Amino acid sequence: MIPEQAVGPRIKRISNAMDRRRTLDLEGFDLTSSQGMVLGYLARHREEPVSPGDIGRHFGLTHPTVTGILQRLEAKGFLAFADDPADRRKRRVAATEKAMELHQQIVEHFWETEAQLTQGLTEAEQAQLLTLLDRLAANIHACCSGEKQIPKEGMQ
Amino acid sequence: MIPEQAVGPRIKRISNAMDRRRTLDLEGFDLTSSQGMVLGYLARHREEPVSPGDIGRHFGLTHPTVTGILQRLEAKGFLAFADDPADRRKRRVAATEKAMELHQQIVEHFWETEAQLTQGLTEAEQAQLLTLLDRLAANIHACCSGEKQIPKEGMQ
DNA sequence: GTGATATATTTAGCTTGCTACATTTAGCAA
DNA sequence: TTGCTAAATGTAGCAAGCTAAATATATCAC
Repeated sequence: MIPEQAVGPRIKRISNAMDRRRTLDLEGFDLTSSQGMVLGYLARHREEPVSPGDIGRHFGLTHPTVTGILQRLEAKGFLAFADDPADRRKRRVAATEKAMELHQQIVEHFWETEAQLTQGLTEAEQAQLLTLLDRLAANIHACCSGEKQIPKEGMQ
Repeated sequence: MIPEQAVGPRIKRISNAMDRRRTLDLEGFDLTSSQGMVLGYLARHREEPVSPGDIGRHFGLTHPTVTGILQRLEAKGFLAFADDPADRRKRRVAATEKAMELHQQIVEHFWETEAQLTQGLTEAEQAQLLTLLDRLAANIHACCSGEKQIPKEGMQ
């Protein structure tokens, strides 16, 4: 009876479903769910230098995964790379103007969808769910530190 | 500020992390997390006929996704297909003896990992989280019914 | 300075997930 | 029967996630 009382399989199923829905919403923008989230991160950190590693740290993704998403965003003209003069191993990533113009609409879509998908829960329940998820994430982070290829120092 | 107050991105991050961990646990069995979960389902339904569609329904996955997982399990000798005499569109899927022998160990690994990843939450909090996740899943199901390629009638 | 170790990133190759489309069979209506 | 529609499955092709391994650069010990 694996999934019946287990958190893991439920989380996975919900994650898949929400991702399908987010990608559907961004269809008209030539963006996927993951690409949209990375673009959002870049838009919110316009003032600071951002590296691929920062993105992996923020979303809990490995370097190769981030590389792939960034390459596809670059191919579509949504971001540009630059060298980091302070550390020549690093690269800097920034959203283009074209991407910034989309950003506002993308954010609105994102929050509309988020609201719809969670509308069955009261405000209090949503807050409670967030708290429990953050506790769970912190515990997982403590258990699974030592994962290679995920940039270190990572719950935010 | 997309992910800060949103449930979606957190769920996704946690889902990825738990999946990485489950796959790591099954490394020695030549199985991935998804393959292990499908095998578990087959083991728990040894007495009834099971079709690929049943598996998609249970886990909320599309037909092509299930097809791929089943093909790889078959290639490794963990399951066998048979025709359904009652409906010739369908196929029946069953775990092999080889797979059943592994099943007990797989289940133990699964629960050990599940316990470790959720140990930061009290019993009561875990129960509360399960309840909230089920409510969320039901709401998402209501919002997103009409998804093609996901077998219908589906929250269990 | 030299060398060992660690960090940032990428490439290669795989599984999982998706959509769009094709195929086969059921089932029902005219 | 003929034919239309729906259902169950599979194929093709892509994005996203992973591990393992390569490359380039920092960094620290000596």
